[in-house]
Amino acid sequence: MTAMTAETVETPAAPEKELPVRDRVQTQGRIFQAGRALLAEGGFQAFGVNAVARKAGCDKQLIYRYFGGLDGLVDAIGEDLAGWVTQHVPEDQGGRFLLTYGDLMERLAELYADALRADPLMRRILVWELSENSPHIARMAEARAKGIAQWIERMRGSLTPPKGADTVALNAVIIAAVQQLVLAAETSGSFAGLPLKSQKDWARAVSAVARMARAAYA
Amino acid sequence: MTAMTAETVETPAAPEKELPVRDRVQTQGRIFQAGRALLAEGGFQAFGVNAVARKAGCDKQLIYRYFGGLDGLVDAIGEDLAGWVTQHVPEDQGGRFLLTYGDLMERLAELYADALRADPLMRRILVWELSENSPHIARMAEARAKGIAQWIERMRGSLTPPKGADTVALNAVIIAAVQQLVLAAETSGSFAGLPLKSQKDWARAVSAVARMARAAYA
DNA sequence: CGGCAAAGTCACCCGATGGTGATTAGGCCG
DNA sequence: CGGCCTAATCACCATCGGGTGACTTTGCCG
Repeated sequence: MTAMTAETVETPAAPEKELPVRDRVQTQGRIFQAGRALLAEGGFQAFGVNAVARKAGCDKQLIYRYFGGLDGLVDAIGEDLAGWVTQHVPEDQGGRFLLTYGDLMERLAELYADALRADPLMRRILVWELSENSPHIARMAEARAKGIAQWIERMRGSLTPPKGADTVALNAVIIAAVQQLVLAAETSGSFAGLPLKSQKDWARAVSAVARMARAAYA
Repeated sequence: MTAMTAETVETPAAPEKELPVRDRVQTQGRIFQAGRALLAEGGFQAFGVNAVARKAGCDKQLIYRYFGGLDGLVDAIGEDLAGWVTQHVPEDQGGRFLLTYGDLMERLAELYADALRADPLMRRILVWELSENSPHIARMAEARAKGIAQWIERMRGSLTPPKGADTVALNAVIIAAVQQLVLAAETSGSFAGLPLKSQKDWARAVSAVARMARAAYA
């Protein structure tokens, strides 16, 4: 329709008329971001070819062409998140001295909680991991496990855990607790009677984890 | 068709011809069980009116009639699970003496892990809780939290936690860790580098939780 | 027997989904 | 200008989802 044909109803305000960019990499980027956003907002339930295409403002066909379908898109997003731990959990010491291995794990718990609480996408993916076991998701989980191990390795310095402590198991427990608390907080705002809404609530929770970490490694 | 009308083709072997029971409560039961089974097997994703009806071997209309739709069915299942903790986490002491509050929580962690590992339905519902926040689900979570609190209360006897210990927070952390480990085990078979498949793996994990519980309450 | 309420089934509707082949629209280059 | 490669869209399909109204069967009771 040319501009001449009398102002139709929608002419007054056509705010959504993003004309097609006709730029492959940019469109790929839009799809990619749409996927991330959708996942972050609505979780894997809201994640589908149609939804992504709608959000990206392009035809779903392009998802197949550029990513080889949803699986490919998930892969791309997952790959992008491979270094998540390394990128989102800082390795400085926040002005504190880490005197013991327990201090170290206490710090990790705190940082991991912060990072997770700040990243909806990652949270959704964590829940996704609990819901089904597709290869993509498994890969992401593995990458994260490695990231955490690397973090510990790099931060450890000369700190050593007490003899007889099963560090792998203890660390897994600490991380598990943090993770479950953060995930539960989002939907129910509390866990097992412990409120998890305000900043104070979180300070309390983290302090409990810290106490356990320190005590276990004492 | 009367018995006289010559044996029709299907008489020799009619394996799938469950004739309709025409018994309301029984049909209700079938629907209910189908819902539970479906939820346990495939999680909330596989849960829908059509699927339940298929599994129950009746028309989906009956789900609406007898339960008022899926929501009603979920409610029914949830109500049935209200006393889950009380029913599935035993209160005897397994031949052990619980000398300290830490022992108590250690024991709870162990029992809770066992109970959860033995109950696919409950696991699915826990994951569901992390995925969305419908009122039904919230109610279930609340009931569970109460159940745990009651368990502790009943088992506590004269045991008292050390002064200055934030029992609510510490207990929540312990339960959270157990829960996350059990849920993660199902799909990925490990968590943060800790394998969670064999009975031995679990002994290791539980022992780590136990150590932390004891230490934190020392 | 006749009839009636309850149990159960059928046939649809609508919208959304994943997925595909054919088609259009646009820029670039000779 | 005309051709050509490619980004992008369109139109369509089969399927499945939740949901509803009309229908048939069955057993019971007077």
